[in-house]
Amino acid sequence: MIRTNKELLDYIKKLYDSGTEKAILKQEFLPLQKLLLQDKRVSSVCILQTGIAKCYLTEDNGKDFIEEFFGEGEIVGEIEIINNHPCVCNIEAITKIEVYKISADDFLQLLERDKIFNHLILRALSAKIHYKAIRHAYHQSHLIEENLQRLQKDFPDFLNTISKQDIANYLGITLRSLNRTLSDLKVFY
Amino acid sequence: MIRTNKELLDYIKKLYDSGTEKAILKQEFLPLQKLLLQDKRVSSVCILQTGIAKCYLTEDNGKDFIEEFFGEGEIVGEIEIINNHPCVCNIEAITKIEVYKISADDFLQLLERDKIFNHLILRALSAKIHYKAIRHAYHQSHLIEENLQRLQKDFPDFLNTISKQDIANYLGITLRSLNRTLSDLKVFY
DNA sequence: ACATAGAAAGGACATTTGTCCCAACTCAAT
DNA sequence: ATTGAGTTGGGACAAATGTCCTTTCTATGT
Repeated sequence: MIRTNKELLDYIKKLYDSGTEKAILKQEFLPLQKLLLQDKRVSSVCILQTGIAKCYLTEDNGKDFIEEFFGEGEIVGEIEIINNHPCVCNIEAITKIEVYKISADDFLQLLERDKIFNHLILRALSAKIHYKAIRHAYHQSHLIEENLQRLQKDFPDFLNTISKQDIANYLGITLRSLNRTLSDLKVFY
Repeated sequence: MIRTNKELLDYIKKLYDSGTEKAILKQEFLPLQKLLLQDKRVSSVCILQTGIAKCYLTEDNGKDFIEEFFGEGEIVGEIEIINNHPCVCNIEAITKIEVYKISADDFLQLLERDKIFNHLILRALSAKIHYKAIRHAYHQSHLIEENLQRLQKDFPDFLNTISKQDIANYLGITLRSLNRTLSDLKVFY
């Protein structure tokens, strides 16, 4: 539920600490601040060092759908920069977060000249496709009850970390349905 | 709905036709034949030259969920080879298809030594994430009726190309619900 | 201390979607 | 021509989920 990418984080940390890589900056965001805005130009990628952010898409009917919760090591903005299109989602800090930031140009250069970095990004993109595929197949094929049990299995403390509204938006259901299902599942209390 | 990747196809075609690239083979599949099997080892990537295939995941409860329909230039197997894990989905030919095939080792080598190929794969992966994100947000946030109208808009002939059961599995709904909604939408007749 | 906004909880009812049927039709194999 | 498997279409009902609304609780600023 909260995605992480330790090997990418470790590598970026190493690059940053080595001091030879001037392209990498550090920045901080407070809860509710946005790292990226849907439909706007993306000027740099961010790699989360600490904290949790949500990646969500606002639909034409006003509903928000949360694509993913990102934790340590997850990267945002790379898809847009690689394919040169406007930002697909909003990225918003849930907790206070610290990020490593790399401008679009520097990111593309790093991809070209650093084979290890290149491969880490290939892996990060593949991992995103992988977990999206599995998650959405599960969502579409199972009841809310089963989806909640699955969440609890791989992240037992999710109810204390993420707001109810966000969980509902992540599952693509209404808050009312979430509450109803939770109270049916006495398991959670 | 049927994804294609013309720039990748063009490039592979060029490599193949040049005759210098021995790693690329051609192969043919008939309808119902499978290119890749869920949970099995993936030994090579395939890039579709002609025809349509479906990419679907069989859930623990027996339901199939179609991730995507692939057409010309789409690549399959790359995610598993890059991240070295078993096959996420089944890939099955719907029409007769012809593919360019590259073994896992050759694919990884090509990624390393051919910068253009490398960038085309980065773009292909990004595109997959992009359309998955948009599609699933739309599915979760809209009624079946709206989803069907959207399908018809970007692929007017879908009802004659894809079976009803496959359309239902793509939308994550039952055949019954699909039929009901279609007959409400006289638009389609 | 008070007002206010947002999160959480849930009742009552409407709508959407699924389940379980059965029937008609097509197409290929015998 | 006849069987049988697969596809399509739809009736009747059950279950799941959404909509609308009210209440309570908590936190925060004035």
